[in-house]
Amino acid sequence: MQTRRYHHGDLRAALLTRAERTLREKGPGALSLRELARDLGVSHAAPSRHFKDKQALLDALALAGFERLDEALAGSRAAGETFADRLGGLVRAYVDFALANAELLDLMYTVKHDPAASEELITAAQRLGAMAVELVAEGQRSGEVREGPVDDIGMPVFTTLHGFASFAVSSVLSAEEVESGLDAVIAYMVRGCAPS
Amino acid sequence: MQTRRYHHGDLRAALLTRAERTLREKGPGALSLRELARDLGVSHAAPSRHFKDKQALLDALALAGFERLDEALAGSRAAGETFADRLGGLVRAYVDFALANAELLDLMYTVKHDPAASEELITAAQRLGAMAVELVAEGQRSGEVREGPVDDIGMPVFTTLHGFASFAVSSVLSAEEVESGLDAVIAYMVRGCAPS
DNA sequence: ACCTGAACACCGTTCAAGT
DNA sequence: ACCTGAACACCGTTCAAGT
Repeated sequence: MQTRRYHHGDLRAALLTRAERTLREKGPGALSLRELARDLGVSHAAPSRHFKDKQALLDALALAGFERLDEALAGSRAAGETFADRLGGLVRAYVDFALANAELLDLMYTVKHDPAASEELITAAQRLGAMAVELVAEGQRSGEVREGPVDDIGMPVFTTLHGFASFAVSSVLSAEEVESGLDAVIAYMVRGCAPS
Repeated sequence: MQTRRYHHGDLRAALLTRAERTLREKGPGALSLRELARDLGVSHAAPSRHFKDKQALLDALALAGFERLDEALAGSRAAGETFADRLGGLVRAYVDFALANAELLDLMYTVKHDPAASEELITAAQRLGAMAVELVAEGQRSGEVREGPVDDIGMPVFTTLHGFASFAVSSVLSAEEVESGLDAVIAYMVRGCAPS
């Protein structure tokens, strides 16, 4: 029998860690503040000191997800000689994150009904998009990407990236189809539909 | 004071209609079986005759959404002389549906934690993808789309379509950015990133 | 066949009170 | 500053009973 510990300031972090574990193992429907509190050995009212309501905890979880995805994508950009290689690395990293964090990615992009509250999350997503735009800008400088407003190419690239990962997450594409489709997606991002 | 009506078999339909309205007006968090029953003037236990649990109602709602999106996309395919025109019509129709049914589209692609239960929904999404693949196949026959396995081009096209709509729905792109970005997305789907 | 009413075991949120 | 315990108004689900 352990004495009741005070969570000396780390309850907030403990709630987030535990919440992500529950999200992964039991799905978003099973996420309850009271159960979280029970799991961590605090009273059911304790979480409210750190998150004003359940949505605030979900938002914090989503934001942490964006930060980790950001790091994963930034790390993927070093490798690759050509534009297509670097693009492939970005897609690979995004898809890997999606497969390893399906429920979390879903949460990150879930429609919040209060638009003001999710401003921070939208900014985080746009920061991700900026990485795709930056990659395209590099490609333009090296002549591997066609001329034109960089957003006109970078935004659709990010869109394809996200759509592919989203289909992986929602099982529209099976894990095998994701693996075998990766090269086709990259080729399409580079060449589009049109004949050479 | 109206006498308590029996819903002579249409309670199921009434629940779905009302649920979609609540989803649209108050968001998914506000969707409660008990409130739905109250709104329709039946006891809180009545819905269980028609949906075994809340998830079953959500699944039925999502499935109805796929059917309507299916019709909207099928209707969009008549118009357009060139491949690019028909592709544009498809994107336009998908985006219009997304903007008009944001919460519903989100629900349609939300990760279900029970993979078996959502088999029907996955099939519905794949039927949508088949429309993109068919469009690409037509383009190949007319020589407007490059050679190669049709899925290698059709799947990424559907991916871009969905990713763009998904960003519209989750406010990563504002309504204005969606409008002004449409042409860029279509051009990218046709030409990709590479120089001509 | 379809619905009611009561019951059960949960929720999220708030707030005085404790340490 | 941080947490507890009780209270409130809700849930989803089940099941005997009614029509």
